[in-house]
Amino acid sequence: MAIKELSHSLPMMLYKALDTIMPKFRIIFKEFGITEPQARILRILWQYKTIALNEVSALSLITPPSLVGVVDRMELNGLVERSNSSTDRRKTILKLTEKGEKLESKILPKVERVYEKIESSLTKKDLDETLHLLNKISLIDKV
Amino acid sequence: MAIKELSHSLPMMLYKALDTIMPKFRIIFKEFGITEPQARILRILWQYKTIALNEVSALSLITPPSLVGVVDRMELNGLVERSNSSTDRRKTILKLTEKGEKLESKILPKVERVYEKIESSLTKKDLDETLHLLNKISLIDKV
DNA sequence: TATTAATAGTTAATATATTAACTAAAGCCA
DNA sequence: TGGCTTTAGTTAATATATTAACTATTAATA
Repeated sequence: MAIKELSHSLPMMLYKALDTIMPKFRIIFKEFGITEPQARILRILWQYKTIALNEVSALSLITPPSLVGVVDRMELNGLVERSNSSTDRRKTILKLTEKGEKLESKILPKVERVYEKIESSLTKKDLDETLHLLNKISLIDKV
Repeated sequence: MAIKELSHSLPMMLYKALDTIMPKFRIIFKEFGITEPQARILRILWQYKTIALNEVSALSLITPPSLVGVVDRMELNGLVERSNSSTDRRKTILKLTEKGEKLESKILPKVERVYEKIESSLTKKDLDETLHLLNKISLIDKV
């Protein structure tokens, strides 16, 4: 009996949850002229300052072919800079510009407020349990 | 303390869960030359046979502008047909072709098998609880 | 060391997603 | 009825996602 109606399936429920919460964040990002994938990369750079592109891909869940374009546009927008690794000539190092760095104090507090709103709609316990279960799902063998 | 590390945030965990399970389904869809959004629409049509495009949008979570292209390509591929509503001239009615109908018995059993695999990796209880919590999230006020 | 395999980044082709704007057709209501 | 609002579908512009294929390096190993 595994197959419920499409609308109650795990994939659809995951999409629906994202459709519910992501617009709240995107509104913020748009204020600053960035997109959601770009915001993910900024979040990573705010934490690491300097990091290899392949690590960015793994942390952001953005595949390399997509990442190329996203980083291109961020570079054009003056948010990040590419440089070469001195130890491995295959690697590209990504680092924040001042402009990208300055966005942190403007964007994070607003993002924080959205998180708080979500937490307050859910109870802390539900949110923790959700994260716990999602983590279990993400540990299922890929492919 | 609402903001955890990016990688443990609700959005990222949702994306990660999708990244884990969706490739399993996409492999199946690709066998039959269709994409995931197209498969969502087929699932809906297998259930309803004939349905207005705006309903398809709501059920599939595919926004109208995306839907136009997806349905165009499905029509080109001979899977569905558009026609006009007799009662409301704004509406477009979507219906399955024979080709689209025949895919059901080929695709659903394979999809079913993936669901079973996911359920067996999770326990039924965890899956139910996950769906329950995702439903709660999707009830948070949009925007 | 010469090969072979694996990794990092990219390009190309195609399919979707997102936002804004626009047309046509209903629905509402003074 | 005439005007206002809403709904359904579409187009356009831009940004991403997905898969396959390719280059340059580096690692691994016979």
